[in-house]
Amino acid sequence: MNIALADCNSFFVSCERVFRPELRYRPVVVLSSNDGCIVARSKEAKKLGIPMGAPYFKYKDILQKHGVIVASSNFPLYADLSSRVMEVLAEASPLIQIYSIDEAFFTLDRLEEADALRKKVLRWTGIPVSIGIAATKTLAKVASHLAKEGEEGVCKIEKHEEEKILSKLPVEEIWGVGRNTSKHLRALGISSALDFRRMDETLCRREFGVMGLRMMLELRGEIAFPLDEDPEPQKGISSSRSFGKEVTCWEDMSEAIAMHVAKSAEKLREQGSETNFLQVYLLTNRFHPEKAQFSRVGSAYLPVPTDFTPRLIEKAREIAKPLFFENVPYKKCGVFFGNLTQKSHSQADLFICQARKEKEEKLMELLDLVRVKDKQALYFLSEGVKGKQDWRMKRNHVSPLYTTSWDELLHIQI
DNA sequence: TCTGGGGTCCTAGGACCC
DNA sequence: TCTGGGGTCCTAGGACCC
Repeated sequence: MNIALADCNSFFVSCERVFRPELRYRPVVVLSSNDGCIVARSKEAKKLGIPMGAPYFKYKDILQKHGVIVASSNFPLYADLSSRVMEVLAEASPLIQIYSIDEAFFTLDRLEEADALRKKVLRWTGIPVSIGIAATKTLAKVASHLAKEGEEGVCKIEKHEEEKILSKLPVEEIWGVGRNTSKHLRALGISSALDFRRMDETLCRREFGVMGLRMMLELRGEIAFPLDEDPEPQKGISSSRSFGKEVTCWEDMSEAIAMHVAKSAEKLREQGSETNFLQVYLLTNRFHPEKAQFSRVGSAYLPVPTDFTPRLIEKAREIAKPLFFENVPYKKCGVFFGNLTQKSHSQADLFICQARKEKEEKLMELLDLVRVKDKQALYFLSEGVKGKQDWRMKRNHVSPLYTTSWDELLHIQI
């Protein structure tokens, strides 16, 4: 059985295009939070030479000159469309691993099936995907890249074609080879994926560790990264964000921290985990090294693991308070929950009243339930009043929440 | 003026144990 | 001359991914 990789084409851009068809065939970019960096580019925008991850302000003029359409990122919309795409893919294969917001590995053999699936995803969700099929995940990645380059949108690498295709692939483009590894490989005279595939095993292990060895085996068509159908729950959960404008007073900082805690705690409950380790950090703008830099981290353990937001907010503020200095221009803050444990195996605590615990649980259940329908409807006052938090991120080109908010449904005029 | 955010896995070295 | 040996656990940092 072969492994297939379905990869959405310019995913965030494609999501914007679903509801704004006038953006098709035009250069479009999507920005990261705070309109900071360019994180997605349409084919047309790539052709203009706009690099991935570039700071927006440096390219503003070029984008304007070429009439590139700019969109702020709208994550709730992308997450919703992603789950719709994954649903369609899951129907096609009994074994599927959702790898990221826009990619999934699954088992599939025939090119015709891949083509039918690609068309189905496009018809049902409006999102174009490319599908690559090969013997391993690493080779399927290569195949999906070829699929994107070609017109068909699908590609299968047969056993006998592997060497020929890999000979044309620079090592930089192998999945798992980054800046450092590629430099290291080239220093050893290994410049193509085929060279890597033919590398001596002992040398490979010595120079690049077990990860290097696995990559090499995968290039040879031997599975070293198996399909992992239901991955373990996350080991840590974090939430952080740059501020829309600098924060200098404790009230604003405290609101932002509470917001990050509430967000992370929601994720925590979603995967059925609890935490007993909290970390909070505050930083100034690292891009202005000439100005005074502040960067402080604080952490604390809780006596008993919990997923109860109010307790976590209280603790996080306790950690943050001594780290904070008035009138320092903070740019960013964040929280991290570690030591996650599954709630189902949690230890009973002698010192917590069971009745109270049940009440707390009911409260969080209700909160989460309401927020599934409307994120604005219920939140903690310590996060600040919505609409009055001027530390909130900047999003000057944001599209409506077409699929996740009743107030922002698409209007059609007849 | 303006520079993202959230993850994973591996490794080396230190602390500690017997 | 010659300064145990083997194991575990934890942590920080590196590298990479999307």
